[in-house]
Amino acid sequence: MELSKTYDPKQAEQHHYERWEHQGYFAPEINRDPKAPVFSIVIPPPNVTGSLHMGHALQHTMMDVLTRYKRMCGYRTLWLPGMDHAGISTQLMVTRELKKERLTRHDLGREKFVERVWKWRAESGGQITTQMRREGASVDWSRERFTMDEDLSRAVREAFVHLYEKGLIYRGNRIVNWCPNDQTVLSDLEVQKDPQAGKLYYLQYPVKDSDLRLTVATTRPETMLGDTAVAVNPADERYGTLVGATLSLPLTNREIPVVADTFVDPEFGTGAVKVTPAHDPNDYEMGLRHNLAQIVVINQHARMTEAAGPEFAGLDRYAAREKVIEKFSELGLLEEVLDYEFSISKCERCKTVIEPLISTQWFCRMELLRDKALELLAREQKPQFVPAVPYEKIYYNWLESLRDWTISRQLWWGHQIPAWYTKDGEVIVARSFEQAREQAGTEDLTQDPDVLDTWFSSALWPFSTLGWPEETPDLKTFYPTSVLVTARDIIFLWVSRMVMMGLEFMGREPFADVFVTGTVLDSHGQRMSKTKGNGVDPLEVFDKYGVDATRLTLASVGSTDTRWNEKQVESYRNFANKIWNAARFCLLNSVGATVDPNILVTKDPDLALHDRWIISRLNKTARDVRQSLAGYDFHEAVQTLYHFFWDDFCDWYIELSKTAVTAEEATSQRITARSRLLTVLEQALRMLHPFMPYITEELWQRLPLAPEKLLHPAYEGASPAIMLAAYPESDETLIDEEAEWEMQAIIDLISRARNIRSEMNIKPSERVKLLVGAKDERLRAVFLSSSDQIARLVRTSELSIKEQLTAPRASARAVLVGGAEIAIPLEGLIDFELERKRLSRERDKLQAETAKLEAQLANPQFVERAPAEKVNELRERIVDLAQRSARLVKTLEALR
RNA sequence: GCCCGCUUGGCUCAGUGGUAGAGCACUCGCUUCACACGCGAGGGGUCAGUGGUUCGAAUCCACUAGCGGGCACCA
Repeated sequence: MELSKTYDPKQAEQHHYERWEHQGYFAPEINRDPKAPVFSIVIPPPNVTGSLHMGHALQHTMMDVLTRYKRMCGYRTLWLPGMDHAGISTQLMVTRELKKERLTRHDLGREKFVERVWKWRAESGGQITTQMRREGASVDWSRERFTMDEDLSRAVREAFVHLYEKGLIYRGNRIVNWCPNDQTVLSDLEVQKDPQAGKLYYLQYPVKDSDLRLTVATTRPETMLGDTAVAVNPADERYGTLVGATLSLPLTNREIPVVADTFVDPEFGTGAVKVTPAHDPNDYEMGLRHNLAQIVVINQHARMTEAAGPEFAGLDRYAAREKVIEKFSELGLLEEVLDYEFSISKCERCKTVIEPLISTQWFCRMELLRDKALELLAREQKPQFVPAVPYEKIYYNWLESLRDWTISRQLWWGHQIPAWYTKDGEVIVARSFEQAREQAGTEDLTQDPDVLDTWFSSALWPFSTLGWPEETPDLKTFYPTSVLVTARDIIFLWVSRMVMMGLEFMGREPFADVFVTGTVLDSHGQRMSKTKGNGVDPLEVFDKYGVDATRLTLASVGSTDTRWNEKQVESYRNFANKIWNAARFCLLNSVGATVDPNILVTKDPDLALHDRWIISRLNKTARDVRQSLAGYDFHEAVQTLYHFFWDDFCDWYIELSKTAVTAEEATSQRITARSRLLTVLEQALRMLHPFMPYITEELWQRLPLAPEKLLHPAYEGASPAIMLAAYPESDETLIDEEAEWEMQAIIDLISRARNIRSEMNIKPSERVKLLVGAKDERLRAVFLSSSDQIARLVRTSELSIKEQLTAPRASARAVLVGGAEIAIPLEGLIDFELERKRLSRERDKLQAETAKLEAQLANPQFVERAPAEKVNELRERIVDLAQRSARLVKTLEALR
């Protein structure tokens, strides 16, 4: 069962997931402790049309790290997966399919079309669930939900009716954002503003019974056909006399008034604004204020209506624009045309220019819901955003200026609005057709054809997925959830709405914390996007470097935007290989040994220094990683683990253990040393597991261990897996600062000796004589007790440790922290000039440092005002530095 | 227009009042019996600029510049 020299991620990624899933490890039921604390996350449901991208991989990594970590800590843990029906995207997807068969959705009719969507979902929807398994995501598939499931749909109807009965949902005729391409209304959040180079047209409107003309400026001349007034600022002296006058609207036979409205900015354009209440949100408001008619001249297809006049009816809005300009020019009423940059509203999805239209839609009043969310934030600081800056403020500001939410959509795929109309046009809102029939007293009802905004059902996700409106055990156990992990672009669309709906329907916040991840940008700092084609496919990265290495890379992104850097993944791939080979070494020397956590909890004074040291390091690492994860500092946690494993464990502990572990004779010491090494490795694997589930499981299964003893007590009786092992705890009493100090002295000594070897160009194969002088008794004792280790790692032929250093003149020397000195005699080999230069450089560095510190100490204000502790620290450092540079000076003199 | 963030070695990023860090890249040396996806040693930064607060600023404050983000308006 020997391990290969190189870690093969594909091999390790093959079987473990299936086993984890089938053993039920991901379900909270695996936890048998009735008193176990609860940890729950609901996944931000990916679109059913979606395929895994880097953003998902990033979020999923963090959610999985938290979930696996909490599970190993003994929490009753649920990470609930699911998908979103994604109204428009999915409908478009299926519409495109139909197009290939030369069909439109209207050819099929609503019922058949919806059937077709379900069929599409069954056959090709939800690819992402397979991809998530590849990621290692430990979600409970037995609780997978889809927003269009019957029970979630029921929750949607329940919520709708409740809000309607409370007066928070209403049907109204208002100006809305209309996408002429998708043929549906959109909420303000689904509209994106793009800067665009355009023109500003100055049009002249003749004043009735006068030679005067009033000039208005507009970017949309075609809407003039629907003008019902011109507005000026009441304070604008230029137009004072014209207020109340009548204008003859060109190209029509209408007459329109000049009205005064403070909305008008006298500075802009001519200070006179054409007012088109039916086709501009501001004009709509102004129209209401002045009781102006709304003349609809553009229809849902962005074509001119009959009301635009026979010459224009049927023209596309842009063709109509050309024609209006042409006519104005002919009439001599076109004053000028200026280049003008402005931002234009576009459909976020298809980038079609939005047409503001007056339309009857369903809206949700937000004030009451919003106030509850604001109150929660003010009173309980919930949800707690991480990082708090800037998200808490962004969230707060947005809530404050919230407007009504347009919740109806003119689509077929989605939750059809539970409202029915009688023949007389009476509106019946009910939980079902049966209820509506009872209420109406007739069967002759027509259901509203519209569906709800997809985000309406998403807003209910944290409780609808747990069974609401039923009071299910899951709902009681897992709501509120622990944390929401998401990208920043859906804080308004989703996060805030979940908070509001959670408070309304559950009376409690849906989650305690919101962790907002950073964004993975491309290598040039651009956002990855499908249209730009600059996205990196996580699945390809998995193939090339392994899932675990990718996860480490993504976890390191944390909450800051980071450019994609393949080198980073490569370095974590190397790390995985390092882990593999460290385990390989441990296993190659494991005969007779076994993993035994008890071996690491004794504070036996007879333990070797490196053993005391690694136990201390291990406990510190567990402490630090736990602390980092508690604050969602994934980056820090990864760094801590990386350096513990590579630097402490591989570079030093394994090296220092070699003598004992690879001893020829099968003594009990050898077994103990081997067991200790294996046990440290096993603890490290556990700590790494939430980040690197595959390699840790693969190796853990190969270790000589009694698995049932290592499981967290909550999982007693379960078939063993590292993911059910207890996450290492930190025992403060095992943190041994003395051992760390002593070990640091050894590391320092070895490093300085190696430095001399390297600088003096001594071949690695050549053994040297190492002389050590340490006045400090404690230091000397430390060196003496580790002399075999020092000799081996420095590759000495002879090692002498004494109080005083006596070395031949022809030696290379160094002065260590603490004042110890080392020398390597180099009879015939030393280049005195080189050595003098080396030592002088060192001396200059020390002296410069000393001078800096002395200057600081010479400042009376520093001594007076700085904390005594800092002043003492500085004094001690100066003493050490002075001592060391004095030794160097002496050494240099001897070389003269 | 309003609000916010970022600027640290060649690159990608940590750190955040008291001795500048990592990975990669670079230089030198190594088939040292786990690993060349490796081992050992090393070079490289006045922490964007200016001013202020402080005994002390890369870290706090103000301003400037560059980059990025959010919101509002845009007739």
